[in-house]
Order: sequence, then C-alpha cells, then structure tokens
Amino acid sequence: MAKRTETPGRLDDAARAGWLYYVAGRTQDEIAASMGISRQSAQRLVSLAVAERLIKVRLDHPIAACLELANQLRRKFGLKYVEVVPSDPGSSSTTVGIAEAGAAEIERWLKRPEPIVLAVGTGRTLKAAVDQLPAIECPNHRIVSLTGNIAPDGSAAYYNVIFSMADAVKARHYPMPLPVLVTSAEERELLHGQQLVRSTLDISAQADVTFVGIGELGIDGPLCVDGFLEKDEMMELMRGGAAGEICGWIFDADGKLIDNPINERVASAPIPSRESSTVIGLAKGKRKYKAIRAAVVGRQINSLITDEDTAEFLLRN
Amino acid sequence: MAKRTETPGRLDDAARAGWLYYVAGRTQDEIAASMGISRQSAQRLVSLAVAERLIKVRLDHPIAACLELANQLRRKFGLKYVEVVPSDPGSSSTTVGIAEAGAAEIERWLKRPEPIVLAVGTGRTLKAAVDQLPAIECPNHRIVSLTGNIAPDGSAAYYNVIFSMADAVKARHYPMPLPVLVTSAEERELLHGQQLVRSTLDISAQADVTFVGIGELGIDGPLCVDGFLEKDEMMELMRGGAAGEICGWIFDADGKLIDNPINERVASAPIPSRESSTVIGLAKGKRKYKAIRAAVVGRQINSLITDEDTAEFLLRN
DNA sequence: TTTGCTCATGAGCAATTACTCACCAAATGG
DNA sequence: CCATTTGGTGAGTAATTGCTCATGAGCAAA
Repeated sequence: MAKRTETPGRLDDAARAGWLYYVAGRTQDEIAASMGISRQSAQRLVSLAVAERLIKVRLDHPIAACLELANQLRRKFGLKYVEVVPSDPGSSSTTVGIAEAGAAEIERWLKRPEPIVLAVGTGRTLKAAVDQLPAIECPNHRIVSLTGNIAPDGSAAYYNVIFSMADAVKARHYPMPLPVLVTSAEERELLHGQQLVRSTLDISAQADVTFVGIGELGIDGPLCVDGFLEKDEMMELMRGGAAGEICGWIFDADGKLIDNPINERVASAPIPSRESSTVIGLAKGKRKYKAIRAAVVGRQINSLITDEDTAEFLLRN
Repeated sequence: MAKRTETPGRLDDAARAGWLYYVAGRTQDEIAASMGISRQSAQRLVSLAVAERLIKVRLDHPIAACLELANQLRRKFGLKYVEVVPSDPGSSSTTVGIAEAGAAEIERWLKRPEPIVLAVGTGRTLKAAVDQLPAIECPNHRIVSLTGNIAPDGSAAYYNVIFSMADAVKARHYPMPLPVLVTSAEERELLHGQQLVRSTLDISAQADVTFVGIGELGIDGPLCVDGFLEKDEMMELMRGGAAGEICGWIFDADGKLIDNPINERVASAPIPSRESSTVIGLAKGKRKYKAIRAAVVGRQINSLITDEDTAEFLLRN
C-alpha cells in the first residue's frame, strides 16, 4: 500500500495521547481537555497510537509465553482452541500440567447450563485429566465413550476413562461395551449392529465436544504396551507409514487414516465431526511429536492442549 | 481431586485475562466466555493484572517535544544521557512516567552481555522505577547499593531499593549494612573499616552505571519525613544554603557538597565517578526543581530522567 | 459450634470508550 | 479552475468497561 506522508505532528500527538492514556492512566476526556481537542479526537489519537504500535504492552508473567505460543498454533493450523501449559523440564511425566489444564477445560464444558454431549476417548493422559476433576453435578449432560472398555484378555481396559469420569461427574454416561480391536471387519459390523452399541454410536456422533488422547506408535506405544497389537503387526503398520492413533484409529504422517486391515478392525466410534463440533486432543512429549503433528495437520482434531516444548516443535516443523 | 481457589492460580488467571485483553485485544465479554467466568470476574482479573503490575505498558515513540528538550538539556549541561517524559498536568504523582522510563533504562543496562556493576541509591522515585522491572536473569552483573538499609529506628529502611531489585533481577547484589546517617564522623570511619562494608564500598566505586533519586530538602523532604533528620537540623542546613541531597549527601545550589557536620555523618558510599561512569538521576516535580538544578550544574549526576515541565524549568534557569 | 472477618461473585448502573455518519478542508489531478 | 481524493472533525449512539452493593463461601478465632 502506498504510504503517504503522515502529518508529522499527528503521530507525536498520538504518542502523547497514548502516553497519557496508558501510562498516566488519564481518561480520554481529561486528555482532550489538556491537549485542547475534542474527546473524539483524543480517542482517535489513542487508537492511532495503538494502531501504529507506538504502545507496547508486555505481560510479565510466565504464562505470557504460553499464550503467545497458543495463539501462533491456532493461527498456523487453524485450530478452534489451543491451550499451552508451561513445560516442566525436570519431569518426564507425560501428563503433568496437561492433566490439570484438560480437567479445567472439561469442567468449563460441564458447567454450561445447556445440555451437551461430551465424548471421551482413551489414554493415560486423558485418564490423568479426568482424575483431576472435582465432583460435579450435571444431570443435563451426557457423557459417552468413543472406545470400548474391554481389553484383549476380556478384562476391563486399563485406561477406560468414562468410568473414572462417572465417579466424579454426576451425569448419564454411556460406555462402549466392545473391545477396542475386534478380529475382523465382519465382526465389527456385527457388533455395531447391536441395539445397545448402535445407540451409543448415535450419541457419540452428536458430541458437542470430544476429549481424546493421542497415541504414538512403536513397540513402546500404548497399542502394544496394552496388548492390543503384537509387535510384528506394529512393525508392519510403521512400515506402512503409520504415525499415530486416536481411539485406535491409525493415521499416517499427513493425518489420514491409513488403508490397512487393522483400521477395519477398530471397533471405536468414529471421531466426531471436526467441522461441527470441538475435538480436543491432549498430548505432549517428544515421543508423541510426530503423532501430534499428524493429528493436527490431518485435522483428526481441531483443538489441542499441549505444553510449551511440543508447541515449539509444532511451530518449527 | 477437588480444586480450590488458590491465590497463585488466581494470578495466573489474571495474567491470562490481561494477556487476552491487552495483547490479544479481546473484549472482557469474550475473555469471560473463553475462560468460563462472568464478565465481572473477567474485568476483575484484568484490573488485578494491572494492579499486580503484570502488565507493562511502554510508549515506543520519541515524542518530538520531549526529544528536543532532552537534546537541549544535554547540550546546556553537558550531560551524557537525558530522557524527558511527557508531563501529566492532572497528576500530582512524583513518579508516573519517570518510573517506567527509569525501569526501561535499567533494563537496557542489565541486558548488556558484558558484566557490569550497577549501583543504586534510594528514594521513592527510584523505588517506583525498580518496581516496574520485569524478571531478568543476569548472573554476570553485580548490583550494589550506595546507601544503608537501616532506618533511624533500626528497622529496614522504607525505600531500600536494592531488595526490591533483588526480587526481580537475578544477579549478585550487595546491600550496604549501615544506617544512612551515623552519629559521628568517627563512627563512620569505624564502620567503613569493617571488611564487609569495605568490599561493598570497593564494588560501588567500580560502578559502570548508577541510578539515584534526588531529594529535596525542607521539613517535607525525604530526610525529614523518613526521620533521618530533625526539623531543627534541617532548618540549620537550609540556612547554610543546602539545596538537595543524593543518598544523603547534601549539596548547595551550586551542587557542591556542603561543609557541615551532617555530611560527615553520611555513611553512604560516595557517588561513583561522573567522569568515568554514568550516574543517572531520576526526579521531577516543582518541589525538586532547585535540587535537580543543583545536582546537574554541580555534576553530582551526569545523566537525567525527568519530565517536560522540569526540563523546561532547567532550560529557563 | 458459633461468630466474625475476608474475599470472590453476580447484578445493576454509571462512566467511559468505540464506531458510524455526515460534513469539511486541503491536496491532487485533469 | 473544478472535480476528486484523502484525511480530519464533531455529533450521536452503541458497546464496553468500572464501580458499588448485597450476598454467600471459606476460614480462623472464640
């Protein structure tokens, strides 16, 4: 844009007005009086000072850096909601900070007066967040699990989040009476046809907000550690370009669900719409960098709660 | 489990709200919505952030008139560094504006990569400036107090700047374990002979930059108000031609230290060299005109941060 | 357990600020 | 020289913010 020569004195006046307003804390009326102009003009000068960035505001608090990172992430990836918590260099925990922030966000949703459907996935991080929840009564809301609560050996799964949630939150809750992975696509169809499962799937599709963990792959990743996949299956997945998983749905580095028999055996509900609802991923940590990045760029999630280090990685790469 | 409203968490919220308001430019309604609180609470958090000095506002524009005044002052008095901030006609504060400008200058020095010795005097204005400092880590620098930190009644002095500074700035700091005024010249010699005091005095003599307030005399001046001098002592001083003081060192209208028993009882370190280092005075206001003028013409300081009105006085007289 | 204190909260209202509109004056350009 | 553009102004009004008050929760002392 062709910048014309501004009236030279005007910026000076703007600076003076801005100073009087922000530093000295005078009202625009007082500024107008002391500069001999109308109140409106004083207002214009003040906003000009802001627009011309003559006024520098700095926030002197550790949280400032996090907010800045969150803003950048939101812009870069077009996310709906981003929260960045400070990294704790001394801790190797994958949940500290995130759990609290996640719980606070869950609580904010549950405190809404209008009835909502809140869906939850699985994972250690999400479990940790749910464990931070205070007791809340919200009989109007419904809480639904996207993933099955049955482990490969038939027991209740290790990280079934919805039951922990039900302990704290008084609301109707809908677990998913299925394993995470079934033996074949056919079996999945059969199970999903059951009335009970059907209705839970229907509710999950209406979720207003969804909280999911993001799992990394590899023989140390949750799918292997929890016994859902054998090492050789995992190896094959990784050879096929798999980068991470959410509720068992495995995606590649671009965040696209991969075309592999294993994805056809996932009995979890589909991840609710990222267009019409809020899908919040909770994850941090170097081992998950690749998975988180994939989930964000491929829009498996549209909101993120993570830590500073991870945020910086996502912005750099 | 259950969470409570802790004070630290509240400050974090305040920081977040302040950031959203001042940096991100959201309205308080939007902030309230995104933080899940009422608008009133959001407003309170924002004003808390201001009250807690989490928000630092700085004007990044050399206002022409101020620059011009600063230039003239520098020329007229041969000063090294002069900063003039706009006068706020409606305010009787002796610190508004100067404090921010002083803090910015201190910060500039502390951000230097090479190790420096920074000396500080005392006074309300200087205290206000130091209170504006953000947290800085500068383990290479040393910060030394020129004046004692013990009040006449034996308590820590009202305006002991170095401890406030130590709160914000991570650097080695050297307080002066002495009163400002001792009972006799002999006592001063005795105290100054102590090893600890000796080494602090030595460091102060090496100061690369010094920040001092300039005190006016009179029964409303700081020396009387803070109880260092009795009224009759003050009256006698003024009859003797005293015009102002820096760190307790009392000088006449020509800026020469006066020949009076009281000056022999000042236990402060001598003001560091105005030939080989930078000695910056912070002061404004009609009551201080005479003292500031004396300090400048007598070269008790070689740099000045003041306001327009004071600058104009100094140029006229 | 009761009492009293502190402090956060939401509501309502007053003060302050931002924005839009219509108009004017000086520069610009044919 | 006039039409046009640019930039500024005040008025009026909508939006936003700041403040006071009544209330209730948490907590410590009695």
